[in-house]
Formats: sequence, structure tokens, C-alpha cells
Amino acid sequence: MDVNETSEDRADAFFHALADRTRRDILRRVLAGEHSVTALAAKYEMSFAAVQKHTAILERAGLITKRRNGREQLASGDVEAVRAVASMLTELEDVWRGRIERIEALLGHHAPDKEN
Amino acid sequence: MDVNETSEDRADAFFHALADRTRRDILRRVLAGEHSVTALAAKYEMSFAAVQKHTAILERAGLITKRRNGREQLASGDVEAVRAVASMLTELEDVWRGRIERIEALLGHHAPDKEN
DNA sequence: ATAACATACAACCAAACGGTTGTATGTTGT
DNA sequence: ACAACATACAACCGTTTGGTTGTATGTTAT
Repeated sequence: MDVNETSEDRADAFFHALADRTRRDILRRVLAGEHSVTALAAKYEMSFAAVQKHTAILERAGLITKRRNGREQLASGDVEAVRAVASMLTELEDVWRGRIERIEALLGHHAPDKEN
Repeated sequence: MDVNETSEDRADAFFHALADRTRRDILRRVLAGEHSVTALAAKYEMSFAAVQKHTAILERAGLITKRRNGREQLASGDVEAVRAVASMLTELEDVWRGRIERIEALLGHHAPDKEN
């Protein structure tokens, strides 16, 4: 519907992925170094399948990448994606500072029929 | 269970609040300036009650504050809270850089019985 | 006083979430 | 060849989410 639709979808995926403490913990671990899904699963009290789903969500959001090595799938955190999220927050800070001129472009992409 | 439990709860509330595009949009608007709940509701196609619930979630997360003025409730974005979220991401970046010495304190607070 | 306005909140509903178990598929080691 | 391992995914289930409508309560203006 909008050119910014894609970026809002990305923000949804980013923040939703970060909104779970197990996923944030997994992200910390794989930012510190590569871990197989099995190695990650061993760290938590939940089932392997649950941890596998968490890594899939992080991967779909683009926060981690996976690389096959034999029968293992090695996950790494993508620090560029973390920075992309941080820059979304910086943009919010810029809105607060009034530094954004095209402010209606940013603020007005909902209910365009009810603009005021 | 943990001294950090509170901070994880805060992170849950922050990221969950940010994981919805309507709430992010509301936050942008109230960072740019005070808006009553009714004024905000006029911007979206959903019901007043839906928007009121979104503002309540943002408020409980600490991302916005409300101030009564007569019969209106004026909402403002809290830029310090936005910065607090940003600093959580910076901490993740520090994990990636290997800059965190007390790394097990940060990484090891799940399933402490399964440490390795 | 009373009507209109601004807000809050309960009750309800379909869809999504976070977990489970079970099954299938490919890879490694003996 | 075959058993064990690593992963993926479907099906299911209780809870939470994001929306709705309806009702209650306080505030303002006439």
C-alpha cells in the first residue's frame, strides 16, 4: 500500500523477535560466537523444538544467520541488524528533537483519509 | 529468582510495546508533541477503545506518560525510555565486540543447572 | 440540571504466540 | 548397512493479543 510498508514489516519482525527473553538470550549467545541449534537448546529448560522455533523467528527477522556445517546448523548474530534496530530508535529520538522536516510523511501514513 | 529479573521484565514490556506499528506510530506522534487520546484516536481507522488500549500499553511500558488537563488526558513520549531501549541494543553490540567481561552473568541466567 | 464530551474498563471473539509431542529427512560414525 | 545425531516441521493446546461493542464515570458548556 505504501513504499514504507516494507520497513514497517521489518520493524514488526525485529521488535517482535526481541520481545521474548529467551530469544534475546539466544541472540546474546550467538552474537558472542557461533552456536549450533542443539548447543543452544542445551542451555534452556524447554524442548529442542521450542528453541528451534525461536532461532527460526530470529532468522526470519534477520537478526541471526545460519550456516550449515555437516549435520549442524551454526547460528551467528548479525550485528548490522542490531544496529538497524538501534537506528530506528534514533529516528524516534529525532522526531522528539523536531529534527525531522518531512514529519507528516513519517507520521501521516495511517488513515490517510482522516488527515488533519 | 534473579536480581536482573526486573530488567528483563522491562525489556519484555519495551519491545512488546514497540512490536506493533500502531503503537510505534502513536509514540512518534506523542514524541513530536502532546496529544489527547481522542486526538490520537481520530488518526486511525480503529475504534477509540482500541487506541486507548494501545496508549495504556505504551504507558505501562514507560514509553509515554499522561497528564490530566480537565477532561482530557494528554500523552507525551518519554525520550529517556527510548534511550533506555537503545542502550539495551548497545549492550548487545558490546557482547558482539567481546567487550563484556562479566559475560556469563549476562549469558548464564537461564537454566543455571545446565551450565557448561 | 442536563446534554455532550473524554476517558476507562469489562466482556467477548478470532488469530497469533509459546510451548508440547511426534514424525520425517539428511548426516555421521562404526 | 545401520544406529545415533542434528534439524525441521506438522499438529495440537492453553494463553495472550488486538480488535470489537457496551457501560460507567467524571468534566465541561449551555
